[in-house]
Amino acid sequence: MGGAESMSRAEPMSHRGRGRTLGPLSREGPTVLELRQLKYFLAVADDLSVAAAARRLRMAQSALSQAVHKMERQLGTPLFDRAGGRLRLTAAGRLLLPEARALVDLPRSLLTSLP
Amino acid sequence: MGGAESMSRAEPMSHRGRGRTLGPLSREGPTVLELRQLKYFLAVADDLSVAAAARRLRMAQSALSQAVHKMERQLGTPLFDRAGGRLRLTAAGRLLLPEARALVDLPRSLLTSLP
DNA sequence: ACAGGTTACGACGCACGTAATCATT
DNA sequence: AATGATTACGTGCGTCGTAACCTGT
Repeated sequence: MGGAESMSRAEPMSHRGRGRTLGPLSREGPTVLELRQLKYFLAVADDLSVAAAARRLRMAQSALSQAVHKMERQLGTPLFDRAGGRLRLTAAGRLLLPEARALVDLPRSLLTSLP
Repeated sequence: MGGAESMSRAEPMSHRGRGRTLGPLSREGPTVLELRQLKYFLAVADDLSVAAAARRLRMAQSALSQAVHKMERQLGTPLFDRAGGRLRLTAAGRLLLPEARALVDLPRSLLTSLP
């Protein structure tokens, strides 16, 4: 009984407004990368090709392209240089690469160490 | 993407449904933890209270409760012992704690090191 | 009785697939 | 023209909020 009332209504959230629009603008703290995005970035950076990476990931290349673009928007920095129909890592991309690898591999080893 | 405005509204990030209507293959590895889940786990583990953590996270306690339960399902191991109306970390939970902290803090430092 | 955790249910919106278009060789 | 990146559009599924329920002190 008491539970329903005490939870009341939440407002300004730090992330996406899900169920109902809680606040007018959710502008708040820093947006944080998700592991899935980092995996996509790694796959594309590894092949320097969205198409090849999409095949490896078993997903449409449009979806992968969108994901990479979104990630760049979130970071506020391009990770790839698309000049000349070829993909090349930017300075920011090269900086992100080793960190992303470490970040992506951690949960895997973590899961295997659990019973 | 979801309409014309979805692209322009940048901010949230996360995972959700993958409208996978791909072929019968689509073999994916084991379900992997997302950073959002780890943040929730850390908040609950820190307060040893779903209600308090939910207030801090500005979200409903039911949503947080669901998220933690789902995470435990994914790991195949309970992270909290709910006996006696109190929350206590299980052995697996204690094992996960330091790793989760490292994992969650890494992207933050990564972002600040970018131009 | 109350505080807090869980279950039930509906809604909102992202991640993704398909299709069409643009760009480079 | 072909290969590949991007844009446009529709949508299934997951996440979260509200409400109701359950449990321990």
